[in-house]
Amino acid sequence: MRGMLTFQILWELRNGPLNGQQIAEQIAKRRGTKPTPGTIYPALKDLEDRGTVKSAKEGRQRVYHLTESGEAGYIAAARYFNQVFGDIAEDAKVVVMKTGDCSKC
Amino acid sequence: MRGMLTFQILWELRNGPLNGQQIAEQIAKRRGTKPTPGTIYPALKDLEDRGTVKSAKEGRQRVYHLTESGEAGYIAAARYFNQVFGDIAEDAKVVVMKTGDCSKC
DNA sequence: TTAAATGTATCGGACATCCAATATTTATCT
DNA sequence: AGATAAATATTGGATGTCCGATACATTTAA
Repeated sequence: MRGMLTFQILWELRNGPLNGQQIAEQIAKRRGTKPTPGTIYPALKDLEDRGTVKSAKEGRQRVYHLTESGEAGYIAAARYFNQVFGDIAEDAKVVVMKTGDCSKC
Repeated sequence: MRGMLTFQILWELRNGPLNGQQIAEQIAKRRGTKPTPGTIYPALKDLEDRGTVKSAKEGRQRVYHLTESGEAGYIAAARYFNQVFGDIAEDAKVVVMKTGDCSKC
């Protein structure tokens, strides 16, 4: 895995193409803050250079989608994420449960 | 959250004090590779500068433990982690389930 | 057809992560 | 005591993340 932002972008793209703004907005929903253009576009460019995503211009937008190698990359990244953070994620869920914000209790 | 390594260190310390080597070994179990001294000690120093952990020398070892503010910091970080990566972690688990390594199926 | 809005793109700089290499301190073994 | 090993610590450098500022392109509105 290159980094967490990159992984999040792959995750957002796994269910279909999105343009840069849409990706930034999806990530904003989770992080609370929206990645700025200086963050999101270099990351997308890097992913495209690596062949993980491809893009096509549509009017003033540029729409990104996972390539086949990008799909495989997401699978590998997800497996690694689970290995490193699986238990931590479980514990984090418990912490949230015990400290409020119990929308799922 | 400062960063993922930092968060992992807090997580390793939540169940009691550890020295630098022990922390590095615990992290190695998850990542597959052991953080080198040049990675782990600066991170610990930074955490101590921020008051998140405290340490005491015991012979040739230095044992680190979470401070009260460190405990609170872990709670906050865990909540944030869950907010940002909760769904991704769920999905990563499913991916692992579907692609082998089914020790828990 | 200008003007404004939307989306994309790049640049510079700050900080975090991370390793390789090297040095220092302290304990242990002979 | 002297050698060895274990743990800690620092330095230098590479890369990744991220923002603020600025600029460019395209579409829409006036």
